[in-house]
Amino acid sequence: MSVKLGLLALLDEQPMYGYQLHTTFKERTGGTWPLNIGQIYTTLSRLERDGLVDAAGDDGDGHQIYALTDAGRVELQRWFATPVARADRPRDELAIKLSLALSVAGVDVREVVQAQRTATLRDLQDLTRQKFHAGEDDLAWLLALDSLIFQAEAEVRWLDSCEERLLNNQAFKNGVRR
Amino acid sequence: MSVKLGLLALLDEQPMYGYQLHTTFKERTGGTWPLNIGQIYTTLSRLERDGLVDAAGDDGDGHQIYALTDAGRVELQRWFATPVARADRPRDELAIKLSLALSVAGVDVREVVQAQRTATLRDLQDLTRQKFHAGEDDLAWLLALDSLIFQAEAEVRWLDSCEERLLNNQAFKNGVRR
DNA sequence: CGACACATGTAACACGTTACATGATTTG
DNA sequence: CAAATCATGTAACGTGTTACATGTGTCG
Repeated sequence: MSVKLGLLALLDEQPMYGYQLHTTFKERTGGTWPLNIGQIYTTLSRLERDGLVDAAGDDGDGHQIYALTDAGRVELQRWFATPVARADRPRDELAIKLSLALSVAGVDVREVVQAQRTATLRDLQDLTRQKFHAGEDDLAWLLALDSLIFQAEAEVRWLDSCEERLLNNQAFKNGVRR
Repeated sequence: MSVKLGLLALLDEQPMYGYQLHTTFKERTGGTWPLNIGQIYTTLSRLERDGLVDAAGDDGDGHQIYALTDAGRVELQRWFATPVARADRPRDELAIKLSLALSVAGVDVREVVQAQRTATLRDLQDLTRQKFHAGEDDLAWLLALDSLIFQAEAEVRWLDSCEERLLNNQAFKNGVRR
């Protein structure tokens, strides 16, 4: 969904051809969510099939220019008008993984937590470094970066709370007073 | 991916048939990430095709029991041994949406931010209530709930930081000293 | 010339999702 | 009996992803 709507958003600023969409999308999101060039074209044809964009001839250089249709504009407005619901986010692999790890024989949950924590902390350092080196001008990219940072921080906090919970639980199992 | 691995994790505890997998998965994740029953069967056949599970005849009640194969067990161990990388998480729709909203004509980014903030706060209240009513016994479900809570909190914080950034930006554009 | 960026596209596949068909068993 | 729950499956579709084929233009 994000790719479709993302392309619509870019086309709203200005009609463009596929390759341009690719570079622009990469710029805007700081390359955080890489998008295979092939997918641009597949998505464009699907958007055209659904009447959201229009293959509006070429620009004199032989480039296939796409433009928003009215339906596309409506769709885009609806996207911005509707908050992203928790329900339509993809399943959180990490949460599922830890929840299920609890009852799988031969897997030490605390090891899993620790390994993840280390990896996430490394990510966090990397993101902070990127933020430091980022210019203040690219607002879109800064927002995206911040989003990743806030999420990584939350993940570390969550992992810590998991560990605490696991300790309590272990204590409980061993009959120690909580 | 999470569905496939999730089913493997459940089957590691004990061989089961499709319907059982459905209920168990729902229990463990507290119904947070609903899983259509149909998908269980589709996924099971794909897992069988890939040699990760084995249709091990039926229990005396005519239920098609599936069990992990050795390959399946290896796959599962690998899952738990490898931290979830930032790169293989799905694109963050909200981050993309805000980043792109910045340059779409006729969309007030701050309105989008506010609408999302309201929705997320409501989610947060709901989640907190659920946590309050949850028993202390179901560790898996508590972890999953916490994960959602931490994420929602991070989202609110991020939205606030976005607003601040937007204000500064506006001030900057108006020539006011930052 | 060779390498590289620009540019477009398609085929095939993986995964998730829904809608639908089908039937057995239980229970108010 | 009717409704609900248990139980299995399939067809079709949407979206994302990769690999590949193909060609142009540019620059060292």
